[in-house]
Amino acid sequence: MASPSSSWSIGEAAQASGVKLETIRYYERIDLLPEPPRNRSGYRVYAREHVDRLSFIRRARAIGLSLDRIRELLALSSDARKPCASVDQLIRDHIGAIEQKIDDLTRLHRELSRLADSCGGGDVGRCLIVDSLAKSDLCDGTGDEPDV
Amino acid sequence: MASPSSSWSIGEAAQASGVKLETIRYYERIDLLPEPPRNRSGYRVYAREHVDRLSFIRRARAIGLSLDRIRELLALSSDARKPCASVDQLIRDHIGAIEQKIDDLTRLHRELSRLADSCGGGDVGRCLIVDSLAKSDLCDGTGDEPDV
DNA sequence: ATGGACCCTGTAGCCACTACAGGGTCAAGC
DNA sequence: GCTTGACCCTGTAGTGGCTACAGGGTCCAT
Repeated sequence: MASPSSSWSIGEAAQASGVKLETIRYYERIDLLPEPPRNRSGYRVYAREHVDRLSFIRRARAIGLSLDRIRELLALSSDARKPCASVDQLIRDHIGAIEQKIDDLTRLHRELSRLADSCGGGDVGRCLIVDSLAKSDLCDGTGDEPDV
Repeated sequence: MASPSSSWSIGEAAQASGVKLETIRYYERIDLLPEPPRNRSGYRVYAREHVDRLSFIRRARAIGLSLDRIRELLALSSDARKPCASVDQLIRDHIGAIEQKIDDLTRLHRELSRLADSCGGGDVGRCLIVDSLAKSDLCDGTGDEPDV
């Protein structure tokens, strides 16, 4: 295989971008990463643009963007002359979602701490934690389940 | 179908417990809820214990416990004479996980706010947000992707 | 008898991967 | 020349926790 300075095998691209090998193939399958050319054995041969795109995706994932949002972001940033406003909006929306999540978790944390402190250390039959889950309206009607 | 005061159809059980009908069948399939008896038409007929268990599961989901943790919790609370310590520990572990999550999201929020404020409103070619995702080591090495 | 509300089973889809199984390719070392 | 092991390929199935059908059966009121 050619030198990593201009072309990469899938393993090298994984190493260089920080995206796992299987994930790279997955991204190709869902058309998030363009199909690279192949060498005569059918091995994928990546160019710098592929590796850059993979790094971009990894960083965007690291800040919690969904693959669909990342797709959007990649489309937006493909034309350097487009105004930055949509990108900015996308990120601000995401920040809003994060704030919401923090709020939800903070509320939950408060409630659970209260619950845990109420445990007197007896046995399960009189456990206030179990009691609350069994009978109380703890957390009822607060909407979606949090994914902790 | 018999009176809801002592037996419930799946729809009634859904209503009474707040767990959706399809989800009830799913819980049965994964052995989280015992199979109820059937009437002569093959309809499921639930008793109070089923509805109670479903409510318990719903509340435990609402505080973010996984179905596996809930399974554990149900096993622990099945014998009223067992000590409450394991239940307490399970909840405290969960609180720890929530704290971790809040910390992660708070850090992320700080970083993203900084990023968003850096956007000068030009075009994408000079967008600092796109730049950061493309080149910086923003959020690198912070571990898992957050699920916002 | 007919309509609509309810119930049944089984399967496929969601997200973002991850983990195989079962093979092919290639370079180094003996 | 032959083996070993690292790498690559495809395709499929699994994860969690549901949700959404398709294609039926049942039941009760009108």
